[in-house]
Parts: sequence; C-alpha cells; structure tokens
Amino acid sequence: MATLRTEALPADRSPIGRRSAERLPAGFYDRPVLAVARDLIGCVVEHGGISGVIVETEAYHESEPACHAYVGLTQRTETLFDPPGRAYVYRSYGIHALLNAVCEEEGVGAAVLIRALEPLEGVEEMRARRGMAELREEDLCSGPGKLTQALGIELAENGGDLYDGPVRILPRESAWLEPDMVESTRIGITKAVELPWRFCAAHNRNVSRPRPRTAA
DNA sequence: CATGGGATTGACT
DNA sequence: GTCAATCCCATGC
Repeated sequence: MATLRTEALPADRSPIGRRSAERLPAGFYDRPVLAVARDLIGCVVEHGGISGVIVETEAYHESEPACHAYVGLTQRTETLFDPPGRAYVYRSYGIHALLNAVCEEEGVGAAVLIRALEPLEGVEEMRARRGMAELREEDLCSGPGKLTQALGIELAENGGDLYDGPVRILPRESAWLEPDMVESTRIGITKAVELPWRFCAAHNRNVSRPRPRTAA
C-alpha cells in the first residue's frame, strides 16, 4: 500500500530542481480513486516550469454514470483504462482541455479531475497564456479549463506519464502536509449528482465557483 | 453519415 | 442571473 511519505533524494537549491528530485510513491495512483482525490490536495502540478498547488479535485469512477468510462472502452475513454499514473486529457465543451490523473488498476476506468490550483511558479507566464488583462492571481487557475490554459496543457498530453512528464504531479510541500478539506457534490454534471466526490482546500481563494460551503 | 450533448468559461443583462 | 462559443466523439439511422 502506498503512503504519502516522499522519498528523500539529493537536494537542489532551486525550487523546481528540488521538487524534481521528489516523487510520489510508486503505487500512489493504484488505489481507490476517492483516496487519491483527497491525497492530491496539496500536491503540485508542473508543466514546462509552470506550477501550482492542487486545491480542488473531483473523483470519477466507471461504476457511476458521470464518468466517461461508464460507457465502457471507446476511443475517447481508452486512456482511462490505462495503468494508473497516466494523464487523461480531453476536450470539454469544444473549447477547454481538462486534466485528470488515471487511478486504480489497469483495466478499471477511474480518474481524478484536477479542478483548481494555487499558482506557485511562472505566474507571469500564466497571465500571458490566459490572455486577459490584469487578472487577479486567483483568476489564473481557479477552474479546470483555466489551469490547463495557464500551464499550457493540451490534448497532446493525453496518455502521458505523471511521474515523468511532460506534465508531472509532485508531492505535497511542508505547508500542505495535512490540508483542511471540504467535501461536497461535483460540479457541472447531470448524472450521479448526489455523490460527494468533490474535494476542496478549505478557505482557499483559488477554488472554482460555485465554492462549497466551508466547514464551520 | 447526421445529430446531439457535454467533468466550462467569459461576456453580458 | 443568462447564454453562446466550439470540437470531439458516441450514438443511432
């Protein structure tokens, strides 16, 4: 069984280099998708030196009809059935690329949708990519389509390895080892709307709208 | 081969 | 609050 402990490897002074030396444990994604969705809060998504801390996720599983894999193996869904730890990137509403982490054993269609990031590195490049003038920092990655645009993630990244890139997910940093989390129902779906499979960092400005009711 | 429906966003009323 | 933009692909005739 995988744990969240990161492997201590030779350090580097630069933030990117230091994190490059750390990996999520082998088997991290080879677990129930709900566990992975919780544990990804606080981890870091990085692409081309641009990065952010994950503050919102949703879980999807082939056993429920909101999941693309519910219909079985098709051309669209084949990445979902790949080995855990791959990126599933698909186009939403004809416009946006959405990033997911494939979970559970090979042959089981399950993934965690990365819905929002707290910008970490490359904020100016994010602003340039997002294109709109004078965006506040919390508007850069506060939604699943926004964050892929900010990090330059496109459909070409579908099927890529999240340990080796080009899109990578790196372990939690010290400030995020035990994040306060809020559970709620998922956004923007019409089926299985009752499942509480959305996870947000509590009191974080980068969580997408509508924000969940934060724990009292 | 035609059709319809999105795991969304930004602009506008 | 409402609504259009726009592309991939699953489904059905």
